[in-house]
Amino acid sequence: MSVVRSPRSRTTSLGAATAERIADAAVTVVARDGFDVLSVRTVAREAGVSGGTVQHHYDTRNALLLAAFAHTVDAITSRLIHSDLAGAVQEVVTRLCEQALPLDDERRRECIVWTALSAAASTHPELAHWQRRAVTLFTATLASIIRDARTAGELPQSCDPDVAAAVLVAVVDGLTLHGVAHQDQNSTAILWAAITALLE
Amino acid sequence: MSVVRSPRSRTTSLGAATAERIADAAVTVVARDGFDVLSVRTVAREAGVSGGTVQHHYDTRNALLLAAFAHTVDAITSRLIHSDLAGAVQEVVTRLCEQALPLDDERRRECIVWTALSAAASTHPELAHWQRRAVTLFTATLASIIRDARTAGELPQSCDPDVAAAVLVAVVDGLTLHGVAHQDQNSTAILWAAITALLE
DNA sequence: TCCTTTGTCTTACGACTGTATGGCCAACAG
DNA sequence: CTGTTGGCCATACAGTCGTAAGACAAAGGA
Repeated sequence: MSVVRSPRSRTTSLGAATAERIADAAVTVVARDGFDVLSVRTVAREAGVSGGTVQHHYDTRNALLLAAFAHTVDAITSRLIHSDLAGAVQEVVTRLCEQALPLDDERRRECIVWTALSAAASTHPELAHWQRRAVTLFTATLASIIRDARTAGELPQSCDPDVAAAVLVAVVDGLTLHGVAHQDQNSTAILWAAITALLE
Repeated sequence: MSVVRSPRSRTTSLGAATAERIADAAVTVVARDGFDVLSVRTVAREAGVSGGTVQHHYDTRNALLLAAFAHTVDAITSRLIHSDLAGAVQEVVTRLCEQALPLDDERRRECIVWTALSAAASTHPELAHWQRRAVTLFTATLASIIRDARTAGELPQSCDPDVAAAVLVAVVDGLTLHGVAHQDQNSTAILWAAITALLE
């Protein structure tokens, strides 16, 4: 984040920092101006570097796109990982799902990139791979939590963890798709209704 | 749909047919090649007309985008309207939701455009308006069906039609977002699970 | 009949695109 | 010390972009 850089730092670490700054700038451009505005030059301007530098770190525009996507998925994933897992299963699942919803500016930024590139994945197979990974990981995490709660007797045996998790991920992505376009949605209420209905 | 045109037909109707053909070509381009490939020239080539003709019917690229979106929303909406409303409420709702899922090539085509432009709506407010309309209409339709079933005693009073409808629309859009990227999803099973859980 | 409208096409222009190439400077290896 | 490498930048090129402008044909109304 910080622009201050020690003059003593190694060249390689400087390069890595710049690469990350460029990826972050790519995310900013997509989130603020839209998917179709992303170009080598717009990202370079946003990052405060020359076009050549962007080229140096990401060979092609496509590589830049992938970096923006990976950067976003990383951010969401790391927030999921650091979530609080204490309390009733409904509350834990709610907290987890809310990490992926556009409920504040930062999450909104990430969600815009997520939806833009998920949509683009339908015609760009190399993006589809990353999207699938992220969805699978999220689903597996939720399923595992639900399964644990069921074996602990907190949920009835009739509740299928895999199916419930899949439905919840769909709900979250659907709410995200709506939420990025209009901010005034009451996503949390709908999410809670889905969770209570599924985890009877 | 038909390319055959009577030489006696009025000029205006000819123009309207061409305009629709261009909008259809725009949908094809977005669905096949991606959102970022759409341009006046690519659509013109796809429609088999000159760039000037596209310009004549749709002043700007943005107007073309909007037409593609409206065309798609119309197609989905008309399929929803002509859905079979007979049978148990769970089955009716399932049939309705499946009309909006990418379960065959035609629906897949529409869903790609729907997701691409829903995602774009987050940074293009004029698209957001259309997206909101479509979502609202779908939600209201489902809610109305659920409400009718409840007053008919087919569903318990504890079931809130508006909330259930909102959750279902979110599920459908979430499954759509996943389905356009990977075809091998078992969307129908997940949809059915959500419906049975919500309409206990 | 002439004039206006409408649909279609061609051409043109400036801006922007992705990317290849090469130069400059600092840091490191020998 | 010299040679090499890596980060960064400037430039160049061929192509595409959105859009404006004008030409031509057909048709309708006066």
